[in-house]
Amino acid sequence: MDKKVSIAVVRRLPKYYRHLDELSSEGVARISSGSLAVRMGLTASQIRQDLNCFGGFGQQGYGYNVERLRDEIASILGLDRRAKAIMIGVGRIGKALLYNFDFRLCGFELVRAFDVSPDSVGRSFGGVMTAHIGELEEFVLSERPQCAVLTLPRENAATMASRLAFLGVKGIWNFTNVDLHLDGAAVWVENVHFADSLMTLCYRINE
Amino acid sequence: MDKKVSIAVVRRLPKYYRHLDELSSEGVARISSGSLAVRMGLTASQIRQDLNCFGGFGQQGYGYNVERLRDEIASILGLDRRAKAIMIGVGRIGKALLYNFDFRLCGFELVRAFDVSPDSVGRSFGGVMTAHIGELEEFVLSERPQCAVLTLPRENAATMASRLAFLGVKGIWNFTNVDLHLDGAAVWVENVHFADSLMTLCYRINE
DNA sequence: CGGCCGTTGTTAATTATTTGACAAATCATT
DNA sequence: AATGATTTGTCAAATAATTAACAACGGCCG
Repeated sequence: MDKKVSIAVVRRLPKYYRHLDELSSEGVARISSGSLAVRMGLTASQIRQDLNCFGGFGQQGYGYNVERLRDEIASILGLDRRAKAIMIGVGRIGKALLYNFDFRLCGFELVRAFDVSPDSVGRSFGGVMTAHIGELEEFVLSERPQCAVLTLPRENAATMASRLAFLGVKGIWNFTNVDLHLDGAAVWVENVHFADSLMTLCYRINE
Repeated sequence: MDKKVSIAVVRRLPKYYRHLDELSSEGVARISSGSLAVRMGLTASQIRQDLNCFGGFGQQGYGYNVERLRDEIASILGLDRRAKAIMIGVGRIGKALLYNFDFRLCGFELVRAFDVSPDSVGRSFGGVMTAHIGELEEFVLSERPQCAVLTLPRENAATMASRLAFLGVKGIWNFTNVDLHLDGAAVWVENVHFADSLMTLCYRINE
């Protein structure tokens, strides 16, 4: 096991997890790479190769045990680690996430949100308390969240990102339509660029 | 011009557009592939090759004209076409998009939203009127929107997607955490999988 | 308990994508 | 107008990712 894991494989892992979890709910106990491929719209070959990066989870002549494989992938992704996360910016998108999105299912515990507006500060949304952004440093240094969700106005994104990187945050989930450059800092930025996504769709439609 | 355009290139186009638009706002009139590469975190070679799929927009010894190139890319993406779009499901995420997201900048006009809840039906959010889902067929057949934004509960996503495909919608912007299979139908699905994105970040943090 | 069938893990071939290199074109300067 | 400094477009090389092929293994049935 432990061959070189490419970015392409990592980006597929959540999809495997999702489908395996569904299969498990459907009561399916085992599955072959072939059937899974049909279901997921991939090739059997790719699935076998992907999974084999992490070790031989299958059995010849039998296939893969659905629950076992799901749990293995959860463990590879680190979903069981319950890392702490904070949110910066409690606007409409931030609130939509707080109310509708289950951070726990993705391996995180959202422990606090930060904002400047008196409308939000001191209030709780979806069970997460909002503090004033001035308390950020103290909170991060004592609680050591590993991840920050960036849902603030784009003009403040770059500054906030450096501030977070300086404080030792390891990952930024960026909802701002800005490319964050944090050269040197050991921070992974995962972008959710709505506009880029919709523009891509625009291209396909007009193609 | 008109070489084979790979998916990888298409996914980068919005990013080019974004950076060029920023440069334009900053008053930069021309840029070389080298400078743009530094700014965007790509290689100069890649930029030249990407752009050359669509034609020679640059000039040797000079570089690229920022506004011209931005407009060319907008045109390639089809941002100037103002295709009609509808939204299915006006929950918190739907509303967050209606209020905060500029569909026009991405080439679409969001002409109507649909929902079942009496709390939303008949009301307008961010300037978009919400109708009852029962009026979907009639509306689509008369207005012919090319794109649908799927922001409804995941259990209804698959059925709604087929319904939309049957009605002739060309693209689906899917916010549901479900993989839509519309085999045969000429529909392009662009997914915004929040959970997949965050799980990827989880992997990187725990790596 | 032996042979066939299904299915994996793995290696090799293919295809896709990125990077490197450089001739040809243009600009800037004198 | 000639020279040197830039910078593109493009072709070739290198790298990455996907697909195909198959030997080896284990389940299943008679």
